[in-house]
Amino acid sequence: MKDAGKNGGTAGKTLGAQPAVKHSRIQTRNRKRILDAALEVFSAHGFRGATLDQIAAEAGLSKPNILYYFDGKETIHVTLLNQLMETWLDPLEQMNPEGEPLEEILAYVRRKLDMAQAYPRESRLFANEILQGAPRMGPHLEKRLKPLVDQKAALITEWAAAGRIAPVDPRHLIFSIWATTQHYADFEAQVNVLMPEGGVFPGAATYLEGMFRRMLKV
Amino acid sequence: MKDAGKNGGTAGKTLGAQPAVKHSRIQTRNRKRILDAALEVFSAHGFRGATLDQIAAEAGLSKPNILYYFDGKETIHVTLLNQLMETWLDPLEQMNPEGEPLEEILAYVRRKLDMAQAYPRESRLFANEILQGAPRMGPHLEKRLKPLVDQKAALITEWAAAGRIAPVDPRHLIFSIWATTQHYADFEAQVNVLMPEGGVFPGAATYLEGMFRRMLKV
DNA sequence: TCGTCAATTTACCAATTGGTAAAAAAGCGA
DNA sequence: TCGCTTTTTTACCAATTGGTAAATTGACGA
Repeated sequence: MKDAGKNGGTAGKTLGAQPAVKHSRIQTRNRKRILDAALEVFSAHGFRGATLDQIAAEAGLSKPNILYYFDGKETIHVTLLNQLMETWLDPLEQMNPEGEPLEEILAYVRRKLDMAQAYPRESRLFANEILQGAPRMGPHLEKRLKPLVDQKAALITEWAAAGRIAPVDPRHLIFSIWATTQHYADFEAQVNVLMPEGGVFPGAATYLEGMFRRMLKV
Repeated sequence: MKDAGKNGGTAGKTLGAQPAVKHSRIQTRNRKRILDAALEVFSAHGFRGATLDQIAAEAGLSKPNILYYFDGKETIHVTLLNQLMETWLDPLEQMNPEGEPLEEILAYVRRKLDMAQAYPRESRLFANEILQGAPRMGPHLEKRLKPLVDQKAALITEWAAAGRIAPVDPRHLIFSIWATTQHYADFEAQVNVLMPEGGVFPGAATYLEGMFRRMLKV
């Protein structure tokens, strides 16, 4: 029922998605088209709300042709999620233990907000997945996200202990950064109703910088 | 294709959902059962991810029996959303113009966090709907949510102008309150992975009170 | 006890949808 | 140009799912 197809089991399952094997010119191009289309459709309708026909139409390919490139709907979704996780982790990874604590955290807020603005579809895809209880992402959260968060939380705790920022629960701090920045992407439909039309992001950037600066100032 | 059934068009469409007409004992009971079941299923899987069969099973009724009480899947969903909106607005409505500004806002944060804890399914139902672009809620956001937010935003602006709280963009403040509190319900799956098991809400309450207090202190 | 209306079940559809088989059409190196 | 592989299309399925028709059962006042 699953795992038909292309990749003979060369190495073990990498948890990653990319086949990591052969990729002809046209393969690369069409896989990308499909993933682009799938991002558009999945982020707008969720996993079950999206149909292969929609993705096919968006990608400009036929449905069977899409299934020539990917094992099935679920495989496409998982591939997208795995790719996304790396992009998503990056801004947090950039938080530098050697830097000035307050500025490092504020820069992180800034990067997250920039991502919400630049990649709202990715944000929504992720939000959809977590909202449904992370059915296809559980392991990834454990294996990739948790260690990174643990590490950065320890760093923030050190900074606080050294009196370089105000004492805070590092995990709740991180949650509040995620929540406030991603809100502008995930709840865009609501934000657009409530904000007097026109770029909300500049105002958001100012507001959030002010808020987290006050929060962390010793 | 739609709007078959029960209610002859007595008055105009109220935008609300409740038929506002006759309700026998058993009607009341079964409608409630169905809505309870639907909340469970819709909040866990989203609109398209939920099936009438699931709702029927959860409610302990047969599918055709469910369609005897509601016109269709969409009607159930809309009914739920409309009910929810009132519950959702309530904590903001309680913000008292006569009260002490900082305490009023902190109490609002507290109420929202309590709701996220007590009604996570409602929070997720709402989040799902907004994430998909509020396809069945657009009018409601305009007509009910926006006026209230406008009013409370004006109030906060007054408070700030009077120097009773620090100057802030009231709408971004409200967004950040929504985002941070609802995060614990909507992203529960993620929070549970990252927080050392055991009630996160007490810690969240402390953290958020501290954050917004610092944010608003003059 | 009966008759009537409300409530429920049984038996079905028709449309949608994820997926497959196999033939046709491109690509492309020699 | 030939022959072989990769890519794409055509033609289908089987399962799921929202919804309906009609028969059946239950509630209950007269």
